[in-house]
Amino acid sequence: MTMASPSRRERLRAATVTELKDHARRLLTTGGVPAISLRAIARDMGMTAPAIYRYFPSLDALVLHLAEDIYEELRVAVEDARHAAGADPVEQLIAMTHAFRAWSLAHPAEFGLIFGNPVPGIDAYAAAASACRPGGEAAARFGAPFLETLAHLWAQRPFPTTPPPHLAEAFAPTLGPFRLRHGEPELPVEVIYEFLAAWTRLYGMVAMEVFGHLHWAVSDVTPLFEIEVRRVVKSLGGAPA
Amino acid sequence: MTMASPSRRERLRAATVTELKDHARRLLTTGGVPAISLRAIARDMGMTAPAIYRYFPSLDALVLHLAEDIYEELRVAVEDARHAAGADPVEQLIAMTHAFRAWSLAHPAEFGLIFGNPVPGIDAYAAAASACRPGGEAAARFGAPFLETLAHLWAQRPFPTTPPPHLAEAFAPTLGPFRLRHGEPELPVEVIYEFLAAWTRLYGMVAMEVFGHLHWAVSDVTPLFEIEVRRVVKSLGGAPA
DNA sequence: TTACCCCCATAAACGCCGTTCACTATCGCA
DNA sequence: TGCGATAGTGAACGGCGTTTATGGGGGTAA
Repeated sequence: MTMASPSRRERLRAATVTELKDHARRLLTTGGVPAISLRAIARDMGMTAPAIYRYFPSLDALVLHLAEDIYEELRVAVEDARHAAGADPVEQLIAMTHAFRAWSLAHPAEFGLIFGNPVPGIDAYAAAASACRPGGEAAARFGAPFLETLAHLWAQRPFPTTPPPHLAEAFAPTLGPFRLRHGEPELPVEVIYEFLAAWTRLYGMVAMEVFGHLHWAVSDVTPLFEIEVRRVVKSLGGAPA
Repeated sequence: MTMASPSRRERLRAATVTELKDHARRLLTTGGVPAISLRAIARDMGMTAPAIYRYFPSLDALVLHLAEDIYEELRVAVEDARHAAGADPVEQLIAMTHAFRAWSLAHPAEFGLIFGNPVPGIDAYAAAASACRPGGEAAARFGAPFLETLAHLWAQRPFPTTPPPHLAEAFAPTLGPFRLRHGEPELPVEVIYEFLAAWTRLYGMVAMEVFGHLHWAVSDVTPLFEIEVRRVVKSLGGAPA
């Protein structure tokens, strides 16, 4: 019931917190995750390292909050692309995949923090704080717009899928966590499956490219990506681009 | 032109090298990549840290050699599964994908080292030593059996693909690195494309599962994986399992 | 057998790192 | 005006990778 005014102290505090994360991010982009250090952040801000403990209980906590911010930033970028793509769900999906790849290539270190090797400390903290890793909110929140768009497409013109009886047997029983977040299945199991399959396919392409695991085969991944996206879209009954 | 006998000194040296890597790996499996430290290895071996510099120029170099060993170990596991699967290329491919997933789930830390976030130091060294990352031998060597099996399948009964003229335009010109390693294209471009597409799809599934990026949606990834493998195989004209 | 040299290993030190603790100054509020 | 919460400091601990100088020990050649 306190007033809405953030009481100066809190404003300063919030400003320091964002400045801390900004400097951490600069270190992240230049030197990768292991380059983020409390002492370096403090140096860059003209502080001493222990002072940061007034704002975060540990370096891992700071990195975790940074990761959440980045997750959200990527989500917004994808949603923006979606809304700029018109009303057709197919066009929206194509725009979103392109936005996802573009952002990831432009921010490889951030991508690595969010989608790569789980950082040991992060997961421990995340488990307690219900944050961005294993049981995390962020992953589900990020997947939501993709899922939503696919659901629209499905409602508009159902695409052919693997027959449900086949899926219902083995796949549906594993959907507990999914149902926990998105409510009881308004969506048929086939659509959920199609969503997860497409999402892992997109992730595989982008992760491989960002991590450099395709350098040995291909000089430019763009054509591979474009053709693959077109394929997925076509399998969803979409029109050619 | 020296004798084949490894001259005692060299035998002891080689033994120490493998012991170093063994201890490094133990640290890797228990605490992830950042748990590998020279001092910890030295402690576990009853040595002092600087002694390790007689065998590796830096910690990064040790980790790199370890990564190469692990890459090779995974390759052997996949090849074993292939040879145990009979003569049918389709059965071989299915066995190989299962072996890949099983190994990765059983060795998450190793998987992270090889297929996850590139470790900063590794890449720098690898660029100079033509090792396992970006331009690396290991990635190509690992992909080879998959490619070979797919080529056999293709030779035996060609599967339908995206029409070559479409691919030749955009995709073929990017295949420089691939040709550099596998010679001039005895294989049609469509097959190479199909191989890379299937490989990224497999990678996406396994990486997502190992990194825990599917916990929010699914309690057990197995059905998702099984159905997806069946799909890929079917798209390759394979028989149902 | 003796002398030499190379190889292995060590101890000490440097400069990083995260984190803790005792302490101080300052700012906001009553 | 004074009090208390709050931000910040400096010193310290233990751990890290790495360098340097220094000591032993075994293989090889004289």
